[in-house]
Amino acid sequence: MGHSTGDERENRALSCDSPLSNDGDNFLRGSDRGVILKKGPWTTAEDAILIDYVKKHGEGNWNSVQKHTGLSRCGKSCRLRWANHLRPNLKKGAFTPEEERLIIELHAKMGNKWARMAVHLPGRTDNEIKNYWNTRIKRRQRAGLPLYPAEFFQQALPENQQSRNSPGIFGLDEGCHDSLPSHGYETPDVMFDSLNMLPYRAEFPDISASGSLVTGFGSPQLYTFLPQTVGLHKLTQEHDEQMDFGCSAVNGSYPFDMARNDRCENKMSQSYGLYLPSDPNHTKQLWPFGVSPDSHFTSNDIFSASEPLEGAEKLELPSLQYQETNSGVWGLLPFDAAPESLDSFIQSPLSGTHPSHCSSPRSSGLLEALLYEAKFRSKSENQSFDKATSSTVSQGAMTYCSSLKAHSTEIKGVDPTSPSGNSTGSNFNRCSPVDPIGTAMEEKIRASRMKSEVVNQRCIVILDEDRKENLNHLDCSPPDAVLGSCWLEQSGSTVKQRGSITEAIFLGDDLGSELKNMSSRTSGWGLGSCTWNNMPSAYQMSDIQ
DNA sequence: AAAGCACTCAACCGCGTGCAC
DNA sequence: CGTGCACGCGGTTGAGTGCTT
Repeated sequence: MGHSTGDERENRALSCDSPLSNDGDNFLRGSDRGVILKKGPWTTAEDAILIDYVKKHGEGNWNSVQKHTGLSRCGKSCRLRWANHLRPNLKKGAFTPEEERLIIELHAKMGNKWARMAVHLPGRTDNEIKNYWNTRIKRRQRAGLPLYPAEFFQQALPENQQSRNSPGIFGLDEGCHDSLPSHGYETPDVMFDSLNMLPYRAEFPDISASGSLVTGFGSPQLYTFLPQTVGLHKLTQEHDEQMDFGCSAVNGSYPFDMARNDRCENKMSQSYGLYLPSDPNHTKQLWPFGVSPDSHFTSNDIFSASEPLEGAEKLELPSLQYQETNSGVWGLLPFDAAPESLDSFIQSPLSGTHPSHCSSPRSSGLLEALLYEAKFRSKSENQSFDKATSSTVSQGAMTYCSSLKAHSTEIKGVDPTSPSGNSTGSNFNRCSPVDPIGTAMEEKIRASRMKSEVVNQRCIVILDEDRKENLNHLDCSPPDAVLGSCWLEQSGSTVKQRGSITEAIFLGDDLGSELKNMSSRTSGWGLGSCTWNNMPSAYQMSDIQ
């Protein structure tokens, strides 16, 4: 468009990092050298000067450009001009469909990591991609279209997954298919290479979404990590766009629809991330449920909810956030599901008592994980766990974590008659963070562990040995809920609490600020995040009474 | 034809990081 | 260890353009 090098606009002031004093509308004067630096569109003459300079001196040392060439541009501006417009092999023009597809994939994988995305798009700049993406978001938002085309997910699904779990792991219902998170954190590195998503490695969420998104949606981003419980070891993330939790596990849909649409009103959302502290660089491929690429799981394997997994050592833990559609309430999972219905939870829609605008035949990934683990634990009661040796703590491990946004006022609004609402209130009553790691809790854990059937699951155990003191300082009053996990060590047929959970997620009244403070103290990356030690397994607490 | 609006995108801004001193 | 600088990155701004009314 007409932003080339309009000389008529070339006199805007430029403020660079160097100390400058405004010398009028169009120039800034460098306080040290008295050099007037220009800002605004570049002229062809300036471009020529810069090109000539780079030819002679190479890239870098941008601040010396002005010194050597007399160009009235700060180094920052020079670098930007060169990188985005002047450097060779830049590809101009509209993105090709293939590039667009790649951008979608990369964004799903990386979030708003434009520079990293640009690496995969030769000739394209991060700025270009960023602009494209923001434009695309706005356009699709306006059109009420899903951010990620449904066909994209279908393509991303292996054949067997599509056939078995159509519409796929993302729960892309008709009209509820806008998902893949982008969320600013570079997180789940969901690999879409060759349209085969690989498990991701989670990194920290970049809480900030693109400005347009934040503004447009009126909510921060929301990220979701969902364990792929059926058929795939795939995870995905939510970011950049508000996730519609009306299409959530609570209502029998995947919490992936982050499209803004009228059916699923957006509410506050939050981003959380996960990573393995043992891998501070987050460079390792983390496989959900301990499934590694070279494990016995193949693309053709169905991740059976009835079969235990073994060999899990480092596990990428999903976090989940969702929101109840109508009330805008951040709730918990429908733990009240009867145990016999667990399978159906996985395979079929949730109870119709919860109106969903985006009903899906499947539950959220976390729900699936919960249900799966419950079932898994049940079935493996006398199998994998008992097979474990005393020193082996990784047998039959399956780990997940869920993160929920804490909004006390929203929590209050939970319909107590709804599964989520019920769980929210009752969870706390049964799982008070005041004594999150007490012996009683451990007993419950143990008892829960020994139950072969998961009945009336209430919450994931929240235990935080390291933070116990902190937690005890919290003045928690019901109805609050704590959601998190604890690591338990398996030793023979018994399971005992082993380590600490480094994070916990709290829901409920009076916890907000305290928890935020605590979270900031303890995690550095915010309430709701989960850090997992290299522990073998986490146990969901079921039937905490 | 003109005004208004939406869209696009180049460029700016602020911040974080790495490095040298 | 602190400071300053260079650089890179992501978010934001705002002018030009095109479309609609």
